[in-house]
Amino acid sequence: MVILPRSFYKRSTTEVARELIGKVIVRRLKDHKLSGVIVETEAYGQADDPASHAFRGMTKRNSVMFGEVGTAYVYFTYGNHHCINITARNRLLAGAVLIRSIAPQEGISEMKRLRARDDHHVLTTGPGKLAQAMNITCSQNGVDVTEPDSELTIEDGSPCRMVIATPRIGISRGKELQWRFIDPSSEFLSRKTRLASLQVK
DNA sequence: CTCTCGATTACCT
DNA sequence: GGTAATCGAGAGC
Repeated sequence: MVILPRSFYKRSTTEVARELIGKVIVRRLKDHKLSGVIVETEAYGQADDPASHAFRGMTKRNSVMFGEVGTAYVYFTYGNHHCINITARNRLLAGAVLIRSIAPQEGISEMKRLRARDDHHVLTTGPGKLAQAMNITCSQNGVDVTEPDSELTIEDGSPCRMVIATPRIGISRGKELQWRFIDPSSEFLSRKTRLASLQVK
């Protein structure tokens, strides 16, 4: 497979979030290779986006969002969970795309062990779940996902037939923005989605 | 320094 | 459908 080049991430976060649907996230561990097809993402901006960690400027936690694009931004939340983003932007100072759900591909038995769950469908269907299934923690914050030898990369996949935009999940501000992107045919979305209410693009 | 609350999940009714 | 768990970031004093 081909690793997506840095130029892929030099666009608006909404474009990158849409384009990441159907791409493959690959995690290389000492004894295992884990991978999955991205089926759900969310775009986060900066001054244009009150839901973004970067909205109020740079802090210790979000500094990666202000650095080179194509970098993993991992943060810890709700006292239990890690979430992984890939930094992206064009005109703004900061930006990132949250990977919300993947369809597991390689290393499923190891993912089951890491998650302590046997059910295929609950392994990676949520940002906290997929981070746990791929053993992603703050140790991966700042990792370059465009480097072939990286412990974490994003690779090309088969083109997705359809991508739909919806409101983002779990936020209190910026709810009106349709910055969540899904492959509506996937069985591995973090939530059941009512297609009738969606904006198709 | 203290306090609030979160880009969530799992388990309950 | 509702909510407890859990703890660090960051905002406010």
